[in-house]
Amino acid sequence: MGKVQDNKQIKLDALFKSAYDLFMNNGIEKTSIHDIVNKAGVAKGTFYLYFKDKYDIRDRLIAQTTEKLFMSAYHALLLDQLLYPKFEDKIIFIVDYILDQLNTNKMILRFIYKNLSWGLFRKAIFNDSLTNEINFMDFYHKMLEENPDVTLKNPEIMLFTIIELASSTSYSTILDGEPVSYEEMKPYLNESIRAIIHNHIISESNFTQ
Amino acid sequence: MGKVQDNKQIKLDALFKSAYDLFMNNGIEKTSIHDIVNKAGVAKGTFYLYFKDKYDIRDRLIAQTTEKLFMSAYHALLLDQLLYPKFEDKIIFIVDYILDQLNTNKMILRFIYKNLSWGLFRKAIFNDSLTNEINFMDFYHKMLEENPDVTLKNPEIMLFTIIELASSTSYSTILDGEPVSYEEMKPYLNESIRAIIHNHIISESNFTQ
Amino acid sequence: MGKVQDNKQIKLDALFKSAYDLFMNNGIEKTSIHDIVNKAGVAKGTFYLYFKDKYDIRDRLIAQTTEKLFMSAYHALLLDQLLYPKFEDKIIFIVDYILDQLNTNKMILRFIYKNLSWGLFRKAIFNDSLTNEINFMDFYHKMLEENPDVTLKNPEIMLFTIIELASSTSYSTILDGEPVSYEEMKPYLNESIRAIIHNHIISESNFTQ
Amino acid sequence: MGKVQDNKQIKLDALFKSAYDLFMNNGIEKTSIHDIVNKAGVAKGTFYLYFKDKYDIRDRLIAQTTEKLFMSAYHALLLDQLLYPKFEDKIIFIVDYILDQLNTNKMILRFIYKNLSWGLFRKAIFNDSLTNEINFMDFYHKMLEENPDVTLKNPEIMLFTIIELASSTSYSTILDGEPVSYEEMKPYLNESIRAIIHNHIISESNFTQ
DNA sequence: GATGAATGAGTCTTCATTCAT
DNA sequence: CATGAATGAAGACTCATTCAT
Repeated sequence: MGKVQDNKQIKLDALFKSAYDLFMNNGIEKTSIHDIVNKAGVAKGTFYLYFKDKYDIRDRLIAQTTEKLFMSAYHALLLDQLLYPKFEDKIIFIVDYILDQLNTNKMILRFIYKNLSWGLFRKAIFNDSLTNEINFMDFYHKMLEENPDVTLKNPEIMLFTIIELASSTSYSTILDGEPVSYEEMKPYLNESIRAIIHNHIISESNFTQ
Repeated sequence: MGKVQDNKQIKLDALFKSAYDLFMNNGIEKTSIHDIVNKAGVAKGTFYLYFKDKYDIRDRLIAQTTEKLFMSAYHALLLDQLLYPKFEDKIIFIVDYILDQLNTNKMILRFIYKNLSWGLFRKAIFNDSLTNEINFMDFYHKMLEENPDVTLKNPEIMLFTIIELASSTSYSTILDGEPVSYEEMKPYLNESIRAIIHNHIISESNFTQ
Repeated sequence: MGKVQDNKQIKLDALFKSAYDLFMNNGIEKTSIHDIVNKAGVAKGTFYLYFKDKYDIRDRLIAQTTEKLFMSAYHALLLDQLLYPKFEDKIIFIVDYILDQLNTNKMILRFIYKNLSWGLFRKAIFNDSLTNEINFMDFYHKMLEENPDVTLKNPEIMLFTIIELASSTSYSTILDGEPVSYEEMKPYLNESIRAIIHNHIISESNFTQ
Repeated sequence: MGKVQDNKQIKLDALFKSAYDLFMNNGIEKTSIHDIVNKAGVAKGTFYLYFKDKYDIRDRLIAQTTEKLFMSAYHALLLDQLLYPKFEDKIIFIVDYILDQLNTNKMILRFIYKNLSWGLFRKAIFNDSLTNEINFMDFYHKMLEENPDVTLKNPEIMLFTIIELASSTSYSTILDGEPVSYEEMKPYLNESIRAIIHNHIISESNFTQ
């Protein structure tokens, strides 16, 4: 019984890993089901026991990858959290951390970006009870609670705005170097993000607005 | 001789129009060369006399469409320019104008967005000597000159930032209504854009900051 | 012991019912073993414990369905038998009764017709000792004995002729309305059947021959 | 120009011939597009230039085959027409002629029978202006005109009835020998057909009724 | 007896591109 | 210049059947 379950997990993992590697290296369109099962060492029909089609496995991989990205950023923040007492510094830290990872592994950026919708993203960072772990959205709200001096007009819209801005500008600068290099863009991006955050803050103690 | 040239232009136009309609209605992937030539009423081989492949015609159409979008926004601004003396109001006007058009014709947004790179965009708004008309980049610089009270740290990066922010957030809100509707997003987006502009302005004479 | 037997019968019935419904609604070719076992709520391997393949269950279902059709017609005749003292009226009654049922439930007609061979039909109406009940062929012969004024050249060939004529003409008229509607065809069909019967009768009292 | 047209005809013919042979020998379900193009010596894509799918070529082949069958029967009748002055003898001759051909080439019977609908049949014998030749339906009406002593209640329904009876009984007897051999069935079938014809005749001069 | 995961051959269909006319 | 018939590789997906548990 346990053996069957183990075997299923092995096959599922092999398919995920195989598809992830191929999507990264060759792109989604250039990857066929045939390639995926071949590399995974399973039969073609087996693929369809676990996934509806290529876009099903793609979406699940994007969700997984996105989740890992955000969680690793948050865990890195936890280690150094004393260095970033201010809310906006935490946000900048997380954005920087993620973009640096994407800059290092450009394939992930290419894979994720053009296929990521906010709907899919939200699924990813809400963690869908897949694991019992806490998810990124929880952390986001915890961060807000930890900084009671900061009250936002609309926390979700602000997060959405920042993520869209960061991902679309980094996509172009990291992958194409257009219109400037990622390194050159970075300070401008950070300042824009800070400006967006300030713009969302409602607080009597905030005189900079 | 001129007749031959006319005939060529007619075929070219027919191919452009046919491809545009099909890309809009069915998407690029779902449109085949067969469909395009069929609708255009020319032979399959003829397509290859004018275009390298499907992605060639796609890129040229995106450039054309983007150019039209920006130029129509600028021309609308010219009509009402007295209402928008401030630089940032002009920018907001243009962004609003374009997004409202995309909201009205969602197909254009879908067509352009996922296929638009900054490189292609720059080609579009630089107008590539296709026509002798003035191009959008010229207008952008003229707008800056007309408002000498405003000096920007980096005009191109600012434009890039605004365009990426506006296009990626509007894509999600207009097409998916995620995470909020386009209407709900709009005021937040405008404020974020203003914040980005303020952030780019360096000028002692600017008291509006 | 009996419980095991009951359980087997339950599974068998579930498979029959599931296959019957699917064959009716989607056709035989469009129905897979997967569909059948899914609907029946049993495992795929179980199917092969009871049936050789899809065509095995199909044939058994056709035989069952055909048998029911003929027996219900005969039982209806028994209730009103005084109204039909003549042999040919009895035959006409049975044919009408069956065709009216098929006209009401066209799915059954489609299911049975294209898959029914005389061999399978004979198996069905001979009832193969599946049950201890009397079968349709017995009734047919009883009907003949009850009308000693009627002697047929070849009773089985006559039955075969009538059944083939009735089933093939009704298939086309009921399902396609070709070349005329079932209602329009009916009087002609009945007269043709009567003509065939008369043609088979050898009897000194029969001067119409 | 003519060369291209010739080449097209050659490919079309090759596909027809290849499909016909394979359908005959292996059945329709057991024949794949791959088999057809392979045998025809053309590429797979070529098939789709000429036919929508397998069922398109099947239907066209059935129509062709049926047409040939009926026309050869009629031409044979013309040669011996003096032997068959009576209308019903002509019909019997044609039925016999066709069934004898089907008995000789059982594959044709198998191919045609289970796939022939009256709609398709009518298309076949009406000849659809494919050729300029006269079609079977014309002959049928000519036969009726040549025998003014015979007036039928409904000529099309009569033809339909006879064809359905003949084809379905011969299918079973020729291919399965069920319930009797074709040879044994033949006289009964002929008599049944005559009975059906008599039954359709309305004529004061007809004393045989 | 019952299960259902795994198989992998087999099928249809699409389509960009070429090239003889 | 223009045509459009022909290509054939490539891809997605299905499904009857087996067999270890």
